[in-house]
Amino acid sequence: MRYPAAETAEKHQRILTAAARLFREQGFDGVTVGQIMQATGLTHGPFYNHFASKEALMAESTLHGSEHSRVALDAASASPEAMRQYVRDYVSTAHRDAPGDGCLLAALAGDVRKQPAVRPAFTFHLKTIIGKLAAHFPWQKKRDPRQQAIVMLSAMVGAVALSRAVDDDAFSDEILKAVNTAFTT
Amino acid sequence: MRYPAAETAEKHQRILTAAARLFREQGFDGVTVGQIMQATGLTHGPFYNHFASKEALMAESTLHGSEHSRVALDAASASPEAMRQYVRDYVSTAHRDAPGDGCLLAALAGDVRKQPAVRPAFTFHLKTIIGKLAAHFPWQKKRDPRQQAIVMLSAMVGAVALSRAVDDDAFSDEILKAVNTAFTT
DNA sequence: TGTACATCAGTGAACGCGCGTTCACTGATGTAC
DNA sequence: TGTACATCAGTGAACGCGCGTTCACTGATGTAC
Repeated sequence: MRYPAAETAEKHQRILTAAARLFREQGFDGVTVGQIMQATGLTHGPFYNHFASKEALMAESTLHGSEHSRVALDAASASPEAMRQYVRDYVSTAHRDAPGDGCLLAALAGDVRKQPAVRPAFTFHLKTIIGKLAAHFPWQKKRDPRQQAIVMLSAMVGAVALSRAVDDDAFSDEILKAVNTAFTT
Repeated sequence: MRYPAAETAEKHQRILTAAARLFREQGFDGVTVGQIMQATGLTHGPFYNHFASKEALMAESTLHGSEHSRVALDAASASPEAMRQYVRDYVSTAHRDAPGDGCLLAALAGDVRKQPAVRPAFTFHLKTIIGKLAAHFPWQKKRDPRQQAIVMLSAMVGAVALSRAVDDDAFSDEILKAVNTAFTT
């Protein structure tokens, strides 16, 4: 049956939000179209009324999911202490344990290599985050801020990815704490 | 038909080697049992004469594939300059462009989170690498070597993973170069 | 040493199964008059 | 304003397809005597 236009647009957003979460939790290949549609309360059929393919959804949800991260970083740009807190929150056990609500760089870097359709959105997001970190993080020395931002973000992404892969809670905590101490004290 | 025992053992190794390479290139879910067996020159049927399941192969090939890395790092432990060269080679474009021959930490960290069977082997390998780096890398200051090793390895793993995900060659090179400069000059 | 038989890795067709995707149908909404 | 019709998102069964895994069969090798 036909539905009001506003309702359709809202469902489109609901699909995007559910997909962004599920993809970060379980990876692109670990989530089925059916699971995504179930998370929005619909059957899997009408998915193709909203998106051309699963691949198209992957690309669009990566753009959609990255907006929140950029907004959060903009908010933190107001003060040096807020920037340090941003980094602390990033390499935290809370972030490690909630990939669905977390950064897509750490959650999906490995998957993106195998998904050409997602690479442009991922690249754009990574460039933006590095630019904001370089501009607003309170760097201590006189070295190139952009280079320092790349090194710090690489360490943050690597630490979260490794801490999630590891089988030993104390070791996982140690990885996060090491990177936290190195950049925020 | 029956085959000599030596030949059987050799085929077991060939499967492990082919699997270790393919898994790093395309991820655990991106490789089929058929592809692995084809890479060893056999049909897919006899796979189950060698391994209980694909999951069992994933775990065993992770152990198998990590041995080379540890040997390489032990060789580099002989001199400070060799350790720096180890890091340079890690964050190189050559390593980025050949994941099948490269470090499993950077290639499979994201996949391991979703593969419980592989996590013990991955964790053991990561602990070993960090221990060797902490012990033999020429750290400059008096800070905790183990903490510095974790930070450096996180940055190395993160940089290689991000450089592989990105859609822009110059940007990809820049990521590797930033981490290289930070730790080896 | 020679012979008969048991072994077991390799073969390749076949199996369930779950995936992404398609499609004929439904029926409340929006629109034309 | 009221009525008749066209629209189109949702439904849910169905489709190919490729995956991991199984299995009856083959036949050169190893072993018993």
